[in-house]
Amino acid sequence: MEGVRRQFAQNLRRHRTAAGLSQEALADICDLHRTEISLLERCKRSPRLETIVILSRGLELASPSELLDDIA
Amino acid sequence: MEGVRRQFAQNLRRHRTAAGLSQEALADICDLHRTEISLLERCKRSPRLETIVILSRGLELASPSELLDDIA
DNA sequence: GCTTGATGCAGACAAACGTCTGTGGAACTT
DNA sequence: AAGTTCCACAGACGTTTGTCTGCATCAAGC
Repeated sequence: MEGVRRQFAQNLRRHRTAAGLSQEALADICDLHRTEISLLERCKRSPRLETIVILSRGLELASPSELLDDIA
Repeated sequence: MEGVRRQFAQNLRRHRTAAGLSQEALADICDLHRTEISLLERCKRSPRLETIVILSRGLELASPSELLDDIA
């Protein structure tokens, strides 16, 4: 259950940086708060399903499941 | 954001019934409460990431992203 | 009829998520 | 040296998830 957050955090950061977005820029696009992105990337939170979907849309991913890559 | 819950609820129920499990049986396997399964399948809740993973394991799915099928 | 299993539903509660605000530090620019 | 950008981090707060309990309903079965 610990690795789940770590892998999600990695996936989020990887897709965010690949998109060339700062934490705050992504937060603005997703209408989330900048601290939430920070907490997620530092494994301090487990996002809700709706947040996962919001993030995947903000990152323009084909599917929200891309944020779950390599999660057992 | 409304359809997200509906699609997840459908996916959850589909996989649960395919596994031949009652809501209560799945809840026991996953160490969740039976009312939580009921709430999720009736679109009253959005699960956390950790809950999605727990459910996918209880259902013996290859990947938790199977519960996100057809979610935009 | 009666019981048993499965589900819906409601109220109350603790724990966690997400927001808001502010502080501080590192790196880079001018 | 000053300013900007990006990020880590903390405290407080409202909202939502997840738990627990109990009750009601419905179908299947003896």
